[in-house]
Amino acid sequence: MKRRRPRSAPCGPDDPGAAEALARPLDDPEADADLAALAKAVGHPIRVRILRMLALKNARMCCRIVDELPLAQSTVSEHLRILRAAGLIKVNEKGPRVGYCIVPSALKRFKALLNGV
Amino acid sequence: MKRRRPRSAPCGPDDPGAAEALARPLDDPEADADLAALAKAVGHPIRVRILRMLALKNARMCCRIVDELPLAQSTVSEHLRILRAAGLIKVNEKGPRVGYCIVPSALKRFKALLNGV
DNA sequence: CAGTGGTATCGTCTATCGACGATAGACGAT
DNA sequence: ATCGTCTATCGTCGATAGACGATACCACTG
Repeated sequence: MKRRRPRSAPCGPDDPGAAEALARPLDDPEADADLAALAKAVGHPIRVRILRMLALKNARMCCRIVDELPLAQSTVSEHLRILRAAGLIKVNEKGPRVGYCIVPSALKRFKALLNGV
Repeated sequence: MKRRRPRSAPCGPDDPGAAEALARPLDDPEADADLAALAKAVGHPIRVRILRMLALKNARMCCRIVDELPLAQSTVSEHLRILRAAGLIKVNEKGPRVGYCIVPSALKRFKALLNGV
């Protein structure tokens, strides 16, 4: 029982229901859940690597991610989906094809939440 | 196939094989794995809450943790084991009974690794 | 020594993750 | 319209995580 987005929006700009947490206060009782969710999304070496790739190479990129990883395309797509659901990355709508880039505010909030511990 | 520590060391001071990563350089190729491991350990609301409890209440505490959480003692113990395995907390050997406290250096390394992304 | 309180581990169950191949959708090019 | 390329999703599998009760341990106390 995973993702249930209708087939008609394959490349939706942002996963709603994820990034709206990025503006919540840091000492909210839900801050624990937010921090845990962000940490969980980062809690896989491949996803850390993807984040680094996106952070290093001037943000946007596309399918080249798959080429640089020793994983099937569908697996990489799944990792991208998880990072996207956590609000840490988003699709770059302006690019020729689909391109991903870091969401700096999400990363910032992650760091802020972590610093609050 | 979980924990396989021999029954004879129930309260071992530190889980070896976890904290030795805390001194590695930040740009090591293994830094990804370290960051992912730390994030994974923090990637659960209960564990975030435990970390906060330990950070707030002047570090050391013991079984009171169980009293403040809506979970069975064995479950809390498991979460503590995970945090301990990640090197984020350690047992306070000096206390009358078992006491846990944050390992500030681990938290610092976590923050440093995250800032490196 | 028997009893007790605080912990860690075992064994088991369910839910979720991680990976893959197959396939569907979107879209530019032919 | 058909093809080829790029992605996202489906369906499935094995592995792992998360939770619990039961139980073993250990350090004391009586």
